[in-house]
Amino acid sequence: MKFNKVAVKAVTLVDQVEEQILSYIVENKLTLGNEIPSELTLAENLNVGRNVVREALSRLRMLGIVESRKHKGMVVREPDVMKCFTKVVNPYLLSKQSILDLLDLRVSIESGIAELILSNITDEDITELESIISRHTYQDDMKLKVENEIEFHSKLYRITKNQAVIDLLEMILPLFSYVNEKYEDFKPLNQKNKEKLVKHEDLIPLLKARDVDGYRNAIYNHLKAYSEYIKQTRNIK
Amino acid sequence: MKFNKVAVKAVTLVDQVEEQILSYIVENKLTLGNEIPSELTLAENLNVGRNVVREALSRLRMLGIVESRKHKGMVVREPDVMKCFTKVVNPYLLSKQSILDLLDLRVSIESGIAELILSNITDEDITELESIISRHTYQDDMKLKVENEIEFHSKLYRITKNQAVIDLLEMILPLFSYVNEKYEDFKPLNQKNKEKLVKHEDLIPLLKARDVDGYRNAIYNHLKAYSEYIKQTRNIK
DNA sequence: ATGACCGTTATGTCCTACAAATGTAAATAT
DNA sequence: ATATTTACATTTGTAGGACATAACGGTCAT
Repeated sequence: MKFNKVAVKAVTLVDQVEEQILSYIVENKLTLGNEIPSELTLAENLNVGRNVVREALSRLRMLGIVESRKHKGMVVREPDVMKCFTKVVNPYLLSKQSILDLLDLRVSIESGIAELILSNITDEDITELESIISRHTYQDDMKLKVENEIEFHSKLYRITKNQAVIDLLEMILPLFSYVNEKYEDFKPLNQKNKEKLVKHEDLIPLLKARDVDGYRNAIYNHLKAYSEYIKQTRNIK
Repeated sequence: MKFNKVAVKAVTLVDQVEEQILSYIVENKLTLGNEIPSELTLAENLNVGRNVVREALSRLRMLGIVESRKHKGMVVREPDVMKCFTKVVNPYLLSKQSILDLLDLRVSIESGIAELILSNITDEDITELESIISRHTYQDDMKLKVENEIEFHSKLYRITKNQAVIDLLEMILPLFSYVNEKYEDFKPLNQKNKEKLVKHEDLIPLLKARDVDGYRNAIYNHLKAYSEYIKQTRNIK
């Protein structure tokens, strides 16, 4: 028995037109603000129906590559690199493995940006971080409120001044919230490593001292505690 | 003169329908393989034209959230987290700043995954890395061929066994290639820091020794050399 | 029971039509 | 002649019809 069906032609016209329009933009070196032909001219030139062109443009619009000004025409935009993430990074749509991978990715990045943070951080940043910590409230004696977690770490991200870093990590944060809420009896620490649990306030002196290695180690332990716990308890409520 | 136009209704029907379908999936707890209503029934229930539904579905299809089996129906899929990246991370579409941000993100992640790599790496992995290095060829006496760069680092990524890490970094790699080719007279090292330039072969002993801090420091310097050079020379060919 | 046939259904594609809004050119008023 | 108004053409957003094609399921004949 032989399978001669070499290629299942799953690519639709829309897929092709989408690529053609992208090629058009690249080849004509169109940049921010340049106009692209109207839907009708595109349809005529590409020999397809206007619907097909609209579907392709709809996708490009979602990616932020083009923008449509109603009743005027469409122009090229600079895509928002991480924007497409928002729709996909949804705990209800992702598998448990994907979520775990993303949470581990977060640990790696937050450790990896230690140099970036400590070479950029100002005294004002540190003051703001302290202010955020002072507003921290706890659900019970162990579990910090999710909003506080998000506020603190978001501030850390913004210190990098790297928009890709900021967007990517802020996209992953809600995932952490979801897991945090969903896991039953979530306690990132148990008795035996209670003493070495790193809290937000423990990071401040390291930031003040501009201690890169110390900070990286601390933030790693701070996050890894959660990550490890989640991996151990596989059952989600 | 007052602006009473409270909200510019930029959201189209397609945007709304897209959200509605997503909500439908989430609320009905549809998962991998579950069918969603046909285009026509969706259009009727949502009181919109079939075109609108098709555009919305076309977007979800691109994100990998749904899959259409021709003439049969549409089913829910698990979206590929990083897939949407491929279309957006295109050096011709992104601004120079976005590219630089992404390259810095790469440096941070490759440093940040040091723990992950060194806790996972096997002797076979190291042997394979050595084998890759043995096949390295140089364009001139300084510049390693881009394919070799990609091959070596891709192998490093795969050691993490974290699909999000692998996909994200492999998405950024071609960007590096582009910059590498585009920058005129690209030399990551100059005379004064020639001695401290870290090459691929310098990483091997650190990997063998499972020296996390040493490896992280080395890979950081290895990548930062390029990154810094690019930031200095602002003009692209 | 097996195989041939037919109708139903779903997606992919094309087409026409119209509303709304925008820019432009012509027409009109001053 | 200039300014204002009007009318038209263009473009996106949306609706709806039409058809080809392919998969599925049921019926009927053998």
